[in-house]
Amino acid sequence: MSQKITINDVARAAGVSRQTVSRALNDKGEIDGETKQRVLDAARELGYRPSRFARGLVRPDTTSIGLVIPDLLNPFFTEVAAAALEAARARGWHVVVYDTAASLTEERGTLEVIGSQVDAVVGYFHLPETELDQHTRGMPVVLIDREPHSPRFSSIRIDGARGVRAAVDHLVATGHLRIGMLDQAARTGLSDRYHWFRDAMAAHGLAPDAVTGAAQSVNGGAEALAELLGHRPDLTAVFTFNDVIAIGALRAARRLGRELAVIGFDGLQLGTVVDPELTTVALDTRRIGALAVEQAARLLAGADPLAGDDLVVQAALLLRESA
Amino acid sequence: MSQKITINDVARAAGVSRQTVSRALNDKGEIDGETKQRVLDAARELGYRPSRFARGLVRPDTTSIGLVIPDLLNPFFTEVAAAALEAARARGWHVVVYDTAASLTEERGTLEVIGSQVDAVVGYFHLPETELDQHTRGMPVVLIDREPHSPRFSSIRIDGARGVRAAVDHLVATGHLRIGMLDQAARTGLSDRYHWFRDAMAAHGLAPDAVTGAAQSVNGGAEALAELLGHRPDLTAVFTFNDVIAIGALRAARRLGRELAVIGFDGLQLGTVVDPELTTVALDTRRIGALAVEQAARLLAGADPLAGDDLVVQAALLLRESA
DNA sequence: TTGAAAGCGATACCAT
DNA sequence: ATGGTATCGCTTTCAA
Repeated sequence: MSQKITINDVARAAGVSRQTVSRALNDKGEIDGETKQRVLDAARELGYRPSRFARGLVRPDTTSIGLVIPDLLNPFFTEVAAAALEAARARGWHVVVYDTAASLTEERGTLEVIGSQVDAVVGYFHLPETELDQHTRGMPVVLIDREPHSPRFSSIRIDGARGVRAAVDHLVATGHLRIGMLDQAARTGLSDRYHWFRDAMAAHGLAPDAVTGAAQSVNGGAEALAELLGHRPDLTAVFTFNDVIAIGALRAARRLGRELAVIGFDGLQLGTVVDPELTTVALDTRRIGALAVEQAARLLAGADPLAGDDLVVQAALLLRESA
Repeated sequence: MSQKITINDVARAAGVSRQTVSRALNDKGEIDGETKQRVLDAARELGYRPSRFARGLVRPDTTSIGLVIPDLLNPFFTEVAAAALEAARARGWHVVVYDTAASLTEERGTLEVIGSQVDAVVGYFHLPETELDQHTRGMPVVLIDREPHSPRFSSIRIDGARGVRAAVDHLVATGHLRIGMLDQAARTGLSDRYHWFRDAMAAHGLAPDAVTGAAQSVNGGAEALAELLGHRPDLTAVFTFNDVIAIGALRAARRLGRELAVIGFDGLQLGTVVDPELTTVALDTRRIGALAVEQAARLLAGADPLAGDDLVVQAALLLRESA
């Protein structure tokens, strides 16, 4: 590490006082041209960089928030992040982004360092609330897609019941009665999305008896579909945990020469890239990101926070080509 | 905005001194349990949050960098960003991300605020160097895919000549002699990638006489391909400006019932999602992000910066299924 | 266990 | 046009 050079060092080198240096650097008027140049030269020569901390202490407030994402490469989270970034920019905020790589260890590491860098935290967490609280004491925290027990935290809720219901309705309406599901990998347990699916099926008197777990990748979806069709060759339609899995399923079906209606979940733009374009139960990712930032803003300002349904994002069926 | 509550307010409320508050908040040992609780309660009640600036001023250095990306939703930039994030995390750095929405205005806005927030800047810029310099005085700046005139800036260079050559070689070797290209939209001018293509074609005595501009989207690629084939129905292969355009071309070709070899550029993971998987001239996005951060680290530390070929990222042909 | 005082690096106000 | 001094909010010696 290079020595830390302060404004004092520059002042000394240029043979002036601190405040003169400050004037030169900040283009304040009242300074002699020659002096200014001398100061600037000295600053450059020394490689001086003003401390953002000292500056922040004295200057009007800048607010910045931490955005915690499990995996930026997952298109769903990318979309949420982009939306949050945009919402933050609109407020003139800075966003410090942390990718926890879906690892609890990384998440903990993030939590440990985030406190001293931001004014509020927004994003996806899996650690217990006590741990979250410990590292974020005193700052607003907005959880996404996780229901906190403590009122200490605010949260953006995802409700897919209606959307999934619409998806199943649509499948049934188009003649599908043997509908399977590719859920998330089994070890994670049954998902909310499965439960929404189950309820929707029940509404039609259908049993959710063809469910297989899939790894969260295109290949995972493809493999899981092959397995599912192995057991249940009679299926004519499949609902999947997310779009990526759906895309894998779509591909597998085609390669198996099977005609199969597929409906994903997420509503990624990615779904328009494949052929046929993916029909999906779409989440408004922009809204998720924007909402989280909005809530953080209210919390930060001490204004009335959003509550109840205002914090819920509803999924909706997005009809494209695959079903 | 709520009033700003300082450590002094908490001290007063709890009837102790500042340093006692500090101890309580930072889990320092030497403090009475009861006192500590009282302080903590007071802090919570007042909604106290320590100033990150004041803290940063006193505590061991945290370094954070600004990452400037034209469009986070573009998968290519997402990958670069993810790589940069990871490289930064490995160093314990914080990354403030700015999405300039490919707009000069936003870029300027970013530049104006970034200076007071970060220790170095890394990313994609389009503004003139003088303007860049003005807002980043004194801090390291690493440009990606842009050749600076001034030594004031460092840069990561992209060299696709070899990769594109390999792509054309491969096409020729597999019997294609009528090879077209879908370049970026015409108004932007001919791209580096076009010139690499032209040279590669020349090496085989082939003329790059079937070139059309395409908008940077799947549809853009599809439309451009249709147009290109309209003029030149004899083409059997196409090289494209990037993967997204290639995917559009692939789809259009299929819908037109045309057998067509397609090679994209970028090497996105996205290319494995489509069917057939996209053959492409791949850029190592991880390396781009990692390199940029590495260079920033050296600059920051005053160590010998990387130079010459160490700063160049070579593209390489990635054979998948579409050619 | 607690408090007083010094100081981190920069800016602003008030003199000169 | 330039410099002195107070100050921002917090942590860290050093005493008590």
